[in-house]
Amino acid sequence: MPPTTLDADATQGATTVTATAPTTGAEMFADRRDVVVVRVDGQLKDLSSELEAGAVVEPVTIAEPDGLAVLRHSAAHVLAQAVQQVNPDAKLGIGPPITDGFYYDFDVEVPFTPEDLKALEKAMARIVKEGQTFRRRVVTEDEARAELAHEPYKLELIGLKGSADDAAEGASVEVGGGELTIYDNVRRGGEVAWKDLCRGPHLPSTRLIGNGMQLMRSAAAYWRGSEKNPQLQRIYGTAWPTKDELKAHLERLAEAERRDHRRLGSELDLFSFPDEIGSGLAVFHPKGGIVRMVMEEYSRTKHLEAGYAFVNSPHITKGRLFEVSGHLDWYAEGMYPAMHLDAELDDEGQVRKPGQDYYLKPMNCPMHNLIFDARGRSYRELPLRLFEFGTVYRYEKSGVVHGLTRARGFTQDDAHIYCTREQMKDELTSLLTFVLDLLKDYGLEDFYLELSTRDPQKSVGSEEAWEEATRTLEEVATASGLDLVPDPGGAAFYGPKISVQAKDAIGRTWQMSTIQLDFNLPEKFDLEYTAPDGTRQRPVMIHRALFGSIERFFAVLLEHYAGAFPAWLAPVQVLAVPVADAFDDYLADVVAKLRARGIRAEIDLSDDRFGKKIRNAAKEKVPFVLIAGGEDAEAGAVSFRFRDGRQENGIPVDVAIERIVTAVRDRVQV
RNA sequence: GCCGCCUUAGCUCAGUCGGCAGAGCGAUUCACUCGUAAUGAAUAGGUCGUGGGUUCGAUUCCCACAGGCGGCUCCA
Repeated sequence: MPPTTLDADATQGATTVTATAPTTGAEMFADRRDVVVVRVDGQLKDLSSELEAGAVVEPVTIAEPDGLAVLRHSAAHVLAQAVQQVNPDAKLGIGPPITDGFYYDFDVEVPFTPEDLKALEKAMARIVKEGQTFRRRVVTEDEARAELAHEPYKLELIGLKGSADDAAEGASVEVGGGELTIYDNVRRGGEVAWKDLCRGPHLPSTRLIGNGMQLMRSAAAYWRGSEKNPQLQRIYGTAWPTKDELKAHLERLAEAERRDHRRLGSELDLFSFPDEIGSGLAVFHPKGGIVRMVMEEYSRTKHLEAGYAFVNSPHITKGRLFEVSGHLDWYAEGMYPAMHLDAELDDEGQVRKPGQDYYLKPMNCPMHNLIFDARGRSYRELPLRLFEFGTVYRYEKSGVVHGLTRARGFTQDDAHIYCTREQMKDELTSLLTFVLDLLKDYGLEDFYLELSTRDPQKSVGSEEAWEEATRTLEEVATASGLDLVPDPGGAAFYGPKISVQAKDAIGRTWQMSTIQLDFNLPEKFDLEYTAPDGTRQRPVMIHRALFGSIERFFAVLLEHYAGAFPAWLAPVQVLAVPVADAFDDYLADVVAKLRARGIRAEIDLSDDRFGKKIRNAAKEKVPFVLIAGGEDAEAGAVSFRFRDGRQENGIPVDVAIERIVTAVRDRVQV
């Protein structure tokens, strides 16, 4: 998750007011309809809560992050109320606000259908229209147990009170740290329509949910986030202060769908996932293949300049290698099962020769360690940077495979850097610069860093080594000046990592590069180099991938550019379209000149009419469409048509060619 | 792996309350040759995901499997 930063307006606008006499937020801000809760001593409270004289009170509006969360939390409550109205047997799980919306989990006999969601939306609209208020009521644990006797999940949460953070993500909104509270939803006449165990705070009235709310989908979710627990039915919704903001949100979702790399991949004929090959295994078509090749070639050039050595390793190995590396101990489940080869039986069926287990490799590092260890190494060789586009296979669970971003076979732009402890910090610093510069060359601009630290349950190596590695990474990350977000327990089993998170054109963040420090694998592989004093020393190993995987990076770029790649990456850089076939030869000549300059240029000689050819070119998102008719041919010129429909007519052929060559060379978007 | 939904022509999708299927786009062919997002016509193309069951008869109903989608769990 990206860091939540309040924007300047929201915080500056939060002028505090001091209460002069006992009062409530509702009274203090009676003229401010946008104020939904108040913040007192950093605590959010209902507008109706009693405030002591002298209390310093900050109004919180529905438009700021805390206010939005309250809106969404209240919307979740209304959803639960609607569900129990329709189905009184539904048992309540938890219902927290989340990014852009909320969810609520229910234990129901029959899962919700899309029709159910529509009916629930109507029921919610009625509750919203009624203008019910949320009335906070402090209860003792015994009272809560009595009132919620029929809600087994709530009872479980009450039992976990105090350790709510461990209970489940989102559970803390149900039971806070201190006192237990129940919220009554009260109709205008004072009648209690519904109640729920909840920490609050809530909106002053359900009316504020207005028509900026929509139910999105239902899905199963494990109770308290563990697959050992029963599955509940979760309903997701989105909620906004106004209908316009809801519409804008839905439009963002539609835009994301239009950019979906799986859709663009087939629309633009880039890649596919044939069933015959298997789930999560892609083939790249010629147009996707050329994009991929250009991506790889540029990366190779940059790595060569940065002092990397290039290696290659096989896709399959005997199991022993992954016993040494520890993968079979830690990640056997994520690996394709072994192929048992070369076993021989005698006539009685007894094993005469035991055979060998071979595995597809899930990572390249053990192979690279063998290359390091192929001969004695000197300190003079360090840092030794081994780079490979290494294809790995991971047996991802069937439910998680997702296009190119979560595949079962993919190619890492993987490097392992072996250096001394003294070199480690400088190497990491220059590496981070290298990584960010290269990502920028591909068109990503906006980054922050995440520091993943040790999970004691899932790690090897000494405490000291982890501490040193973590500290070093943190220093390097901090020095970069980028935002650094902690990710406790997120590290791989062999060492902590920095990951580079990049924002794309529509503001989504993707984990891109990872840089991992590793004191453990060199130990396991007994890697050594000879130091200046003749002693044998253990190198430090840095694992790093920039793209993560080429397939995944391809998908990110495809979505980032919405298929409209900058000219240097575009599969077809120039498409020549003659106005009529009389100009075929003229344009074919221009295309030949472009090809001679290394440009991927094609000419549309189909029977289609001119207008149709323009449409086809637009749909293919070709960066430069070159057009020539009588006027152009007479002047020795061509006309440009760009993807936004802009045109420039009568450009002399030589000038046009230079413009295209320059745009490709400079890797600029056009 | 778990839950729900889905799978009909290359693509997007209609359709059949159980009687061997249809459109648009795309492809092919012919005619047309037109200055910035769709010229017209004709033709080809489907064991209705796979396997089993029920039935006189299954694309349609049932079961299993595979693949996809949305979540959950997971993501070295």
